[in-house]
Order: sequence, then C-alpha cells, then structure tokens
Amino acid sequence: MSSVTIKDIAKLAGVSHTTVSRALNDSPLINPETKERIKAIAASMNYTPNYSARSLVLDRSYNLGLFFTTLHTGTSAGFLYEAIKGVNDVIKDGYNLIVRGIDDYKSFHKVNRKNFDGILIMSQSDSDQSFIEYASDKEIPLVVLNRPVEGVQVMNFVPDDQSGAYRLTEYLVQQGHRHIAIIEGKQGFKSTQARREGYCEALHKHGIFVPEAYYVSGNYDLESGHAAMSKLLELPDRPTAVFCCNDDMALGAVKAVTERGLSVPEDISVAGFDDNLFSAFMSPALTTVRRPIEELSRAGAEKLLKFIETKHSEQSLVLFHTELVIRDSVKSI
Amino acid sequence: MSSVTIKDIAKLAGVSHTTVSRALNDSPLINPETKERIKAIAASMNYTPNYSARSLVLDRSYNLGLFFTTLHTGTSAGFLYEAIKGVNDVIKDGYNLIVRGIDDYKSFHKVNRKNFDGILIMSQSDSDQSFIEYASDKEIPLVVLNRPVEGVQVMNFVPDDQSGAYRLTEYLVQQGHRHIAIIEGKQGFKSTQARREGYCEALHKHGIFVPEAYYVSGNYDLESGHAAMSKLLELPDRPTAVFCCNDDMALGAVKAVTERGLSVPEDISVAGFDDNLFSAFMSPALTTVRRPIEELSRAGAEKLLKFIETKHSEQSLVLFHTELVIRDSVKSI
DNA sequence: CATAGAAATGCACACGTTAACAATGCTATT
DNA sequence: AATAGCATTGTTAACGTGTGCATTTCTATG
Repeated sequence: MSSVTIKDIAKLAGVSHTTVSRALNDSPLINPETKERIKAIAASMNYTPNYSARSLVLDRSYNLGLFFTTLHTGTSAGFLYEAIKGVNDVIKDGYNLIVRGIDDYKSFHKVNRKNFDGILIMSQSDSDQSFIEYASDKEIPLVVLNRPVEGVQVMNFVPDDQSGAYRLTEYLVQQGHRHIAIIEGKQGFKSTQARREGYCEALHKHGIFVPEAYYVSGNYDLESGHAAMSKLLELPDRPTAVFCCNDDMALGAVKAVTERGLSVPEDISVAGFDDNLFSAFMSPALTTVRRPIEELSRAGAEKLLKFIETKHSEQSLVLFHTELVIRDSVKSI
Repeated sequence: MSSVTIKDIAKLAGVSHTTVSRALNDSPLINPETKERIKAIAASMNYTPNYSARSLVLDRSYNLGLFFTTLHTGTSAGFLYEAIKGVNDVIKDGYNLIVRGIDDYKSFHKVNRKNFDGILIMSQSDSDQSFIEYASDKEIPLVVLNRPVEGVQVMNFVPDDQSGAYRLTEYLVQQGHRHIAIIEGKQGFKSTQARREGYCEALHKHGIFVPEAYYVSGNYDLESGHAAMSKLLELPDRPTAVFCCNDDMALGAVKAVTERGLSVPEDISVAGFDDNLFSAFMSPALTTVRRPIEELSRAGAEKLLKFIETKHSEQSLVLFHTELVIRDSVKSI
C-alpha cells in the first residue's frame, strides 16, 4: 500500500508528529516511556522513513560517490573489485554507495552537494582533473585515491608506485639482468608515468642503457600485454627480462612467450605490478609489486566519513607503501 | 555559496516560481520566448535542481540498486566488473547506480520504494531469497539476474548454466576422456548445482560412472581450485580431465598441476566455466563456457528501465545461451 | 503556599519542487 | 459587440521530515 508516515504513527499514538519524530531520533526531550511506546507502534506498522524528505530538510543526501576515470579500457576488474570492497566494508548502513565511470557522465549536473555527501575519486589520469576541480568547486567533501593531485586542496591517498617500480627494477638488476624492457601502461595515466620513472631511475643508477626498442606501449589490458611482448620477442637483441606495468599485461605477455614454445622464466623473465588476486596462481607465479588498493580505499572511505561528521581534516597527502613480492617468474642469470 | 533555487530564478526573471519550474521542464504551457529567457537565466546562475525536493513530490528517487549476494567469497572480480559495466552502459545520466552486497546490510530498512525506483539483483544463492521476497513485498520494480527464482513474480534473466556444463562435459567425452572429475562451486549457490547437474547428465548419458572421489568441493576462488586439484592429483586413480566450475578455480587448478612438474594438457586436461577476461590468455588458453554476464546485465537494466517508465512487463523468464569455447587446455586422447 | 525552573509536548513553519485550479488577457467567431 | 475559448501566468497547497519557540504540567525550593 501507500507507505506509513510519522503522522500516521502520531494519530495512532495520540501525540503530535513532532513527538514521533523526536522519539524515533532518540531525542532526550521525550519521556522514555512514550519513546518506547512510539517505537513499538512504528515497528508494528513497519514504518520506514522517507529519506527524500529527511534529505530535503537536513540538507544531506546519504549518498556517497565512488568514481573511476573510466569503467572501460584501463580499469582492470581486480582494481574495481578491490576498491568497491574496501569502501563498502567501511560505510555503514546509513549510506548508499554510487559507482560510476566519470566518462559516463554527459554532464556533471547531478553531481552536487545536495546529491552527494561526499565523493571518492579513484583517479587514474589527469583527464579527470576537471571533474576533481568541479567537485571541489561545489564544495563536496572529496577524497582522491590513487593519483597525487595538484592545484586543488583535497584529501589524497596514493600508492607509492614510483618507488615500487624502482625496487622491482633494481631486483631484476640484482638477479643479473642487464637487458630489461618495459611494457608501459595506458597513455596519459599518471601511474604509467610513475612506474616508468621508477624503472628509468633504477636503470640509470646502475648505469644501464636502455635502447629505444625496449620501451613498448600498452594500455593495461591483457591483449596489449600480449601484443607488446610479441614485438619484443621478435627483436634481434631480445631482452632477458620484461617489466610489465600491471599484472594483466604480464599475463598476456607470458602467453605470448609460451605460445612461441618458449618458457618463463627459463627463456625470458617477466615481472608485473599490482599483485592481482590471480597473480600468485599464474604459472609460473608472478613476481610483482603489491599495491594495497583495498586498504587504501578503506582508509579513504574512513577519512571521508570522519570529515563529513566533523568537518575537520588534518593530513592531506598519504603515501601507501608498495611491496616487492618475489615469486617464480624471474630467473637469476 | 548556498545553492540557487527556482525561486531565486523567478525573482530575477520577474515571474512566479511555477513558471520557472514549467520552463525548465519544457512544459508546452509556457511561451517559448519566456522559456528561453528563463533557461538562460538559470544557466547563468548555474542552477542545479534539488533532487531531494523533486523526489519528495514526484515519489521517485532516481536511484537504481545493483545488489550482489555478497562482495566477499564467491563473487569473482570479473563477474562484478562485467555486471557493473553492463548496467552502467544502459542507465542514463538520470539515474544513480548503487552497488552493494546483500550481506552487508544489517537491516533492509533503507531498501524501499521511496529509496529505489528499481532493483537489479545478481542472485547467486537461495540465501538471498528473503531479500528478493522483501523487495517484491515492498513492490519495488525488480529484476533478478543469474539465478532462476521461484515463488516470486519477477523479471528473470539467467544464463543456461546446466546446458553449458552439459555440452562442455560431452566435449570432454568426445575427446576420449572417461575419467572426468569436477571441482565444484560454492556450497549453496544455485550455479553450483546447475553445473553439477549438467556434468552428471552428460556422463550418465554416455554411461560413464563417476567415483565419489571425483567430486571435490570448492568455493569459486583461486585457492580452492588449487587445493582441490592438489587432492585430485594425489588420487591413485587420477582423472584424465577436470571440469572446474569457474575459470578462477581453473587457474588455481592449473597452478597445482604445473607446480608438481606436470603440464596441462599433456598430463591432465582442464576446463573451466565463465570465460573470464583472462581465460584466453592463460597458458595454455583455457577451454571453457562463455557466460554472457555483461549482455545479460545490460538486458536486465534495459528491461528494468522500461518497466519503470511504462509499468508494463511481458516476458518473465529469459534464458541466455551459454557457449562452448574451445581452446588449448583439453587434449584429445 | 507561592513560584522558579525543569520536563514533556505541541504549534507552526521551513526545506525546494510540482501540479491542480484560478485568473488574466487576447483572438476569433457569431 | 458579446462571448467562447485558447494561451499564458499566478496562487496555493502538498510531499514527509526536523526544529525553534511557545505552552503545559509537574517538582522542588524558599
């Protein structure tokens, strides 16, 4: 039927709707006995509050946004999964989590303070800078994950990709590799740049020169890893190790190796980045860098909620440690 | 600053707020010239409507729910990803998509007609039957994906898992296998049952007896596939082929094979189910059954939107064809 | 006993939007 | 010229909830 309102309850309880509102919100103004009585009646009528009405007067939407740069190419399934899980673990029953790709919005019209109590942006590219600025402009409480953002004052949680890539590359060098290629991430993504820089930094420090042909572009998906590795394998001066900028591409790369009758790591070593759920179960198990996306998402969500409650924020940029995970896909030579 | 309302616009335009409302909603009642003038003013003040107010009076929330049985064990990353992508592709700017695990709700309180214009349930288990009944009871427009649901009148979109499993198993038999084991899905999930039944049906039809030890339980995640295959490999009468009830477990299973120095498919054949994004890139590429989750989600979302618009639904159960995908992980013997 | 003050409840309005109905001015038809 | 009818705009109430202020009742204190 039509839903019951506090006025219906009031009528039945013989009080005003004000008293009902206060009782259900546990106001100290109300006599404990009446309070209990009203709550009982409400339960028996199985009343559920109209959040639209509440939102209107309280100026809160109870909506939280989790936005990705895109839900299409560049965002891996594991990445999405971990982020959603992390955030959903933190938010209580009181909030709705709205998930969307920024590039799915034709206009940002609907994104404003009335509609969102807060926003988490899983930012992967400079391309969403305009969205970040828009949200900041609208004074929506804002947490940006994954990418360090400049120019705008936001709460920022990012994994230290560069030093992760650095340590991984250094590890390859320590295993005796001197011919190390890189399969890069999606063009324009900040993470692509950070990982390449870590890679270059390590090689430069050890005085290793990288020929142009060892830089191969990819876009973070499986196929691009496969295609890139295929190119590398046909090089006259084939590398002994390949750093793939994420695990998806590493899986594709390994495939390219095995389908030529070669093997990892005997004929060529492969390393990845992210430590996806599946990476430990690849054959061979993938050496990679763990990026704590779920923890980072959880921390971001907690911070956002606290900010919404207290309107007070302290720290603005938090770096999350990335960790070298050594498995079996790199050979010592 | 504080946001602008239609009354502010009205004041500036020298008309009543009703006229503004009508103008912005393209009512034919309004003189085209005033309409344009008002729209211009609204844009210049960069007005954005308060959806809470609109929701209150129109009795629509502009929220759509996409609910999973759980976001924890049993839901693979690829599954979540495809579903979200499919639905988000369909819904327009006008709707918010709220993603959540049903088991994350302490109480269903917030789930009601006022808060959700419609709900998609990606149902994986009988355990969410109570949620489905709850939503149906509240008369929320409801689409159930992935699992055929009984007892409740809903719009239902499900992949034909059983016949997929049947065809896959029959294929294994055609390749000469007579010792075929199964690594099962999560206990209590409907898909687990359907796939087992397809498997049994095929073997029974070909008069093949399955020893008790060939039924090994799993829970759809990588580790369980690994553990289950480890058990099978230690059997005195080792199977020649193993049907893993999803691709994640197949990956784990392959791992168990290779880390014993054996190889797929030379020493043992492995098949999966789902056709995850990564399956084509495994080594060897996985023979599996494609389950069109993204298409199915898209179809479900379209149906839901149409129902919300027209309040009219025709067909109630739609079966989606599953397709055998033959790759390299099964040997002919 | 008078009264100050606390405890409990109600009245009335606000939030921003839509829509039924009323009102106004104008045109065309008789 | 009177009037019916159309085009356009305004008046007012409604959606369900929360809250400042007024009101009532009761208790304790001098």
